[in-house]
Amino acid sequence: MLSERQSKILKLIVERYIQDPIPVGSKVVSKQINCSSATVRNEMGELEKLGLLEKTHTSSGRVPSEAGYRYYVDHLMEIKKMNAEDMLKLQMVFRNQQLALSDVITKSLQVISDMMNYTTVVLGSKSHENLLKQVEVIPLDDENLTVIIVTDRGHVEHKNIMLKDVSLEEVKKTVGLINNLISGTPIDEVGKKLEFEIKPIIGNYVKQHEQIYNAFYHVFTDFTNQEVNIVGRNKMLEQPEFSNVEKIKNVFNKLDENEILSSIEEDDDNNIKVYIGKENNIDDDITVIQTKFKKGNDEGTIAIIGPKRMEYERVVGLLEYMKENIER
Amino acid sequence: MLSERQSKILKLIVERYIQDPIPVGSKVVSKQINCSSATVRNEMGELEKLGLLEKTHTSSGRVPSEAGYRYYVDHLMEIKKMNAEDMLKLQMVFRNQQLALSDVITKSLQVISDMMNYTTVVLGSKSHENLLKQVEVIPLDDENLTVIIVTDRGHVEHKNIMLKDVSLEEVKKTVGLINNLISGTPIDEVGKKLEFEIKPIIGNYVKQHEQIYNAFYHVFTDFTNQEVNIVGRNKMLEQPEFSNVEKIKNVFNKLDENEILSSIEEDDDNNIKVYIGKENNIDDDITVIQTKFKKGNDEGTIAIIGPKRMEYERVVGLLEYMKENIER
DNA sequence: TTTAGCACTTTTACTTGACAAGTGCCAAAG
DNA sequence: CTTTGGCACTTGTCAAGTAAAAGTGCTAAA
Repeated sequence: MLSERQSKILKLIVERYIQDPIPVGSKVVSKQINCSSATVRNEMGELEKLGLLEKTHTSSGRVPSEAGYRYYVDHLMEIKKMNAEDMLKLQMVFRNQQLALSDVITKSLQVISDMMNYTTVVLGSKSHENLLKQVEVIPLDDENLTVIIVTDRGHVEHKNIMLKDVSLEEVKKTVGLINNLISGTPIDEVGKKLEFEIKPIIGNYVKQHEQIYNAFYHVFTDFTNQEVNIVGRNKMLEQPEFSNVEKIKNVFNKLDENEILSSIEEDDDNNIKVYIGKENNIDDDITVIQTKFKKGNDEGTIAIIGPKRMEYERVVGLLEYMKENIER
Repeated sequence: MLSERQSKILKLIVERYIQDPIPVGSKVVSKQINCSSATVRNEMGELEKLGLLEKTHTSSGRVPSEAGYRYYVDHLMEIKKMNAEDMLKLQMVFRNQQLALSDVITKSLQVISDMMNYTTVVLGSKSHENLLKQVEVIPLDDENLTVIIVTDRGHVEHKNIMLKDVSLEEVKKTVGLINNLISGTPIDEVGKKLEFEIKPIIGNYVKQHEQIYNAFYHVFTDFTNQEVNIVGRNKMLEQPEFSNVEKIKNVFNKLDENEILSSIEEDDDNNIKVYIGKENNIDDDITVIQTKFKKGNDEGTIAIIGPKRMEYERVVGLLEYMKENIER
């Protein structure tokens, strides 16, 4: 356990470094605290032995280590209530009735991204949690038609397909069957049901059933596993830790691989989670702060991605506010 | 007009610089051409006076100027046929029947982006060219429903909206009216028609018409003006000219502003166009090579974005091939 | 336990010199 | 008139060296 003074020093260093990413020396700290720089140096040495601080070279000031940030988040930070101005901006979005929840969330994350200069992410529910609500087919011309799939959570996806020498009637028959027999099925099980329940039936009395079956089969198996919405991707570039291209490349590539992002929301519980550096799968130099939300039928995860020296106090406060407002 | 030798020298310099971005000296050139380095130096001086070459400092080798690239593209380059291997990769995509055109294009641009390390863009037709085909409404629960808009070109967009205390019947009535009265209208005129043709009617015999009208009005006015699909955005980061963050920031931000991209396809005719450096609106250090395509009802633009020292011969050949295959 | 003081380390910003690459121009050769 | 060899000159790059600034660790005294 840290002494009171050690806590004070660690907190000071972390916050100063978050505000301005240059190593913090004993002199600066001693001014903020009632003792000499020598005393601070001793304490800093202690904190370094505990693994909470690091030096960039033998005679540099100190920088928080990953464990240091962890300790800060777990024990030292005081979550900030949002200021009135920021709150107002978000209220503008929340006030807007008529917007569906997912649009409200995306819009407010846009606002947050601009206001904090961090990247944000919304993850929808996964495909096994989405039930097929309805399939619609809309002919575009002789050969082309649009297939639209709607899930119970309002996730809509469409695909244009080309069917040659197939009559619209036959297609509509098939769609009718699908809607009658397998709506209510989790999306990722539709493929199977299509094969074992629909295919045998249409085999008998739908002409060109092979072609139609294939088309629908692909539409469903190509269905996005999880809606992932990244807002303010370029904000990452504002952070000084991403001034070299290799770093940027890594992070951007990771953001594009949805699997990585999905790994974000593996935890079950409902709290705000902070994943610092190695604790996340994206990059050692970033922190992910996230929380699940759930409102009625709708659920998902929102996350804020920034450098390790993120403004934890503000971000956590912000997410608390978001969560509260979404679920209310 | 350039002498034959000057042309040869310019071509050599451009191509060498494209392959490897270091200034080209007279010695290297003289080896490839049948004369001494001194002669080459004289000619290079001449080409510099003409504004086709530049020096990075008084005693460096030469680098093509923007005009130099322009001249190269207009007069010197010999468009390359695709090699068998690349052709095969693309054929794999084109062969796939059942895929709608837009999917074929996106998939093949993905292939191209990987194979060339450039960013690619597909622009769909603009909203004034898209006619409303059909509106569908699918209820999700008591309060939420999904509105789906389909255009004649198969552009589908949906929006979830929340309507409190409105019966589904009323909504369906309205949708029926829209489909009967204004399908066939260019999307960006739907708002107006909604106001002057639908609103007065539903005003009379639809309860809650105000709320319903507003919801639909917004769904249509929020309709994306033009589908923009950027493929391989991160490939930009592979190019040495984008090794500094400011550059990256600028280009990425521009890519996100769709207006800029739309300005890409201002030209009317049907040829392959090359916009080098200042000739495009994105960034002085990049080149955009683009072409319109048109197949039946469907049309749009595909573009390849890379550094100014782009492999013009290959890219143009590739676009020719793409265009041909799309339109066939 | 705290603090003043000092030797020591490292980074950063400049300078210096040597070398390589390349130019422009002149005078001679073709 | 064109081409070429030769040479003086310019600039960038790299490595080494220097001086100043920031900060540490340790010791000895308060």
